[in-house]
Amino acid sequence: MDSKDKILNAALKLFIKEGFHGTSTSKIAKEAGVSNGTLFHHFKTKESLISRLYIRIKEDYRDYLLKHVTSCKTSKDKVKQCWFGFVRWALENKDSMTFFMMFSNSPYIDKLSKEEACRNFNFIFEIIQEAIDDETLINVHPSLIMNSMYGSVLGFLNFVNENPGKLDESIDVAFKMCWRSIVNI
Amino acid sequence: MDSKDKILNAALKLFIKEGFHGTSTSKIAKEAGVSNGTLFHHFKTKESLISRLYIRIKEDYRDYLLKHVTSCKTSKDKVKQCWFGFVRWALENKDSMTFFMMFSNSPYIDKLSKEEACRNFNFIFEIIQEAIDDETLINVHPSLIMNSMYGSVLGFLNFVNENPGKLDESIDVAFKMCWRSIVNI
DNA sequence: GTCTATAAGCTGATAGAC
DNA sequence: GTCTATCAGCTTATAGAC
Repeated sequence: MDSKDKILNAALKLFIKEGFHGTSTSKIAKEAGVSNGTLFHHFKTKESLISRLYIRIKEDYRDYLLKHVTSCKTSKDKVKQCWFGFVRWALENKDSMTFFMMFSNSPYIDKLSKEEACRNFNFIFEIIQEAIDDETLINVHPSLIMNSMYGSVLGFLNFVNENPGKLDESIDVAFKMCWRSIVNI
Repeated sequence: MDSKDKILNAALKLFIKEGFHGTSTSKIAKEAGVSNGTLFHHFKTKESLISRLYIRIKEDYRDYLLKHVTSCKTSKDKVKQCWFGFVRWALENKDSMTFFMMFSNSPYIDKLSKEEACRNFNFIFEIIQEAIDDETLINVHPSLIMNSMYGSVLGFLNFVNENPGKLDESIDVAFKMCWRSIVNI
């Protein structure tokens, strides 16, 4: 692993524990086992380090989702895999998910970056639009469905966090609840 | 308005713009129009200031919700008012809501404080449990329903944030979607 | 690419006068 | 209760040797 990755990994570990402002560049360098100068050789500013980390995580998540969705045939399967894919990725990459939420919520990040963040997930929009068009989903604003599904995932992750033992017995119920809220009947 | 309130208001304004670590105590004092010493006279530490602000906001929100819910007769009305109450409060108190989410998400805050945060909303749990008992809602873990509703609210707030003009035409649809996911049919 | 040394400015917090 | 003055330590970032 090269220094750049060591720094990014150390940064992720510290950010989710102490927040962006709470984690100094020197702490990151120390945790990564490199010097202060090396950190600033690879990343011009602290903010660019955070952005780079965010992009790395976002691409990892998007690839994970695409991998699961592309093999689906029906609209329902595609939507279902979006939901399950997000939940599974979040559970398998808790640190990344925590960072993702911190980043979305942080005033550290300007609005432009946040909008840029959504752009990578346009394929989900297309899946939803297709599902509306073939009358699988209710005919409301696709963004309302997308945000509703996102909320459902967040809610379920919250629930699992509070009740760690109940994951397996609840995940299908949780999706069913989400599905009932958007399916065209 | 006394100094304490001036400081809390200034802190809220700055925190949601710059984050907890990004806002220094001296900036808060300056914004509030008081001296550094005065700030530390009223709040022993920066963290206690943040906690105090959180408690103030939480109580405001809880009172708002209780006011709307207590007048309801049926289980459905109670659940409905929880959802609408949360959405309306969040829309009417955007700064407070932003702070609330930042606080919940921030590593700044220890787990104990977060658990304490939930305890004030036990009455929602009771409403959900009653609605399950009288077979209005599906018979799943109340916490799953509560988190699902919370997710639905967050999702809708996200949607309204992205589509500011669509609030009025969407709020009833959004609740209906939430309701379909939890109602016992 | 990596290191050490360094810097100006800001940080949370205190002491003590009024 | 409010202020001014002050502090020791940490902050991001740079310069230059290897």
